[in-house]
Amino acid sequence: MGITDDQLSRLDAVIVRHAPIKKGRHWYRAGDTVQSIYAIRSGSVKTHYTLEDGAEQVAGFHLPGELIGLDAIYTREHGSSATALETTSICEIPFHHLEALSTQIPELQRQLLRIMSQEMRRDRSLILLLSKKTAEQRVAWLLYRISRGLEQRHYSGREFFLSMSRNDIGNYLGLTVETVSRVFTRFQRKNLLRAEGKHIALLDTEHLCRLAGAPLAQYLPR
Amino acid sequence: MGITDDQLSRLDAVIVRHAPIKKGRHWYRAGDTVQSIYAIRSGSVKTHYTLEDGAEQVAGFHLPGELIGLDAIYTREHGSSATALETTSICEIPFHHLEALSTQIPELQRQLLRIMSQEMRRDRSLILLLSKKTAEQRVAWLLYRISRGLEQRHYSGREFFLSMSRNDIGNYLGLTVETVSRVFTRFQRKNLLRAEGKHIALLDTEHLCRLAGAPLAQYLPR
DNA sequence: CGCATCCTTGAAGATGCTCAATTTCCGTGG
DNA sequence: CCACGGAAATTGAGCATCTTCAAGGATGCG
Repeated sequence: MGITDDQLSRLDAVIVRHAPIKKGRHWYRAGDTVQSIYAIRSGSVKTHYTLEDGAEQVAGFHLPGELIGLDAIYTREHGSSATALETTSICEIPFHHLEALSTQIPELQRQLLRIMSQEMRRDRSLILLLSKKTAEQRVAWLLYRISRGLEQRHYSGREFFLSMSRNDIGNYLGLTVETVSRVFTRFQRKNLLRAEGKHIALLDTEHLCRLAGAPLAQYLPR
Repeated sequence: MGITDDQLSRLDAVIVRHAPIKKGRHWYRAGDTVQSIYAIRSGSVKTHYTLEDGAEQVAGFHLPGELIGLDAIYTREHGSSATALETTSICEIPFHHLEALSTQIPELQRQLLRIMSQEMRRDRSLILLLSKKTAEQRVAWLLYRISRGLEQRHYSGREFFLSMSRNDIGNYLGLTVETVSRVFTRFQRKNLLRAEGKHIALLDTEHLCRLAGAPLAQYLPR
């Protein structure tokens, strides 16, 4: 994408590859000063923060290939914590290197801004979801997003493991655990999917897409 | 804030001042290519967009002093429309001038980024509101935000006109008109405020702040 | 001054929440 | 490797909140 081999190798030289961390361990916490941004290599991560009353708020789920820690790039302080949902390995890109490189490589700068504005668009669609959609639509939307994300990364989008707990899902979608659980069993009774614990197999993707309010065009080809 | 007189006059030279527009007229529409960003001089504005099914989604309300149109600064296409809620006058800052100036005035660049990240934080608090709070808490939160915004601009935060309709309020907060209306009457019965149509007088700000989940420290001083 | 829009209120119904009881799953230690 | 114990998930019953549908009243713009 407009980056030369030389530039790429300079970026590569700066990346720190880490040993995998285990489920439940965190990479950074809300309030930490921003030292680096992180790219997920494998596994998955949730970002979340704690409210004044002590309750947790899940801010998002992140798959391999995604960058996390960009949210607070200008405040110099992380706005949320990042916790591994399963064994996860990440790459670290020290922030001062990234800053230096992005002045040298305009395309990199632009790419970062693109990712940020994508993040904003995602926030907006979440707002829409929370303000107007039912429990079933919300869960369908999440499944759709995960499924599409996996397919883009050449994993199966029809059958996968949900690394996050029902609790996290509910928290993220503004629902209780019980409601999420009931939606899953309702989806199974309607033969939209099969769910055995965390193992999910989508059966009627068309119906699910419609529920999710998503264009099913680019999705349907298996 | 770190901008010299000379820099300020260069910025000033570039600003286009417009005649007031009337209630219900729009400044730009979602999908328009971004030519300028806009600063509200007086009046108020809602930003909103249309969903696939034709329904409207209110994205935000904006008071004098705020910048709008920044949301899509990097996509070059407005993500939402902007409509005057009352007679409103604005200043226009052509985007190409702003780009040129912000390379010359680093502090301006930084200020713009600060405003963007503030916007992102606002999105996040809205997500929280929608996923966890009751109708009363949501309305209290909106009143609190408007009230504080007015006080920061040296208007009365205790007594003001709500320029937006109950419909818009409900749409923004993920509630129906009827629920919003009922919350207002409930608030009146509890002597938290007085509402005659769009004219609002806050009576028990402490209680309202608590409902809004807001720190009441910087707010209470009249 | 009149019509359209906005606002309010009521009654009935639906959706999702709370509380409680099991069951299943999974990591840990024996 | 198995058994245990705690956490996660499921299910049910009752309930609170918000929505929907319907009607009447206020408001304000042309």
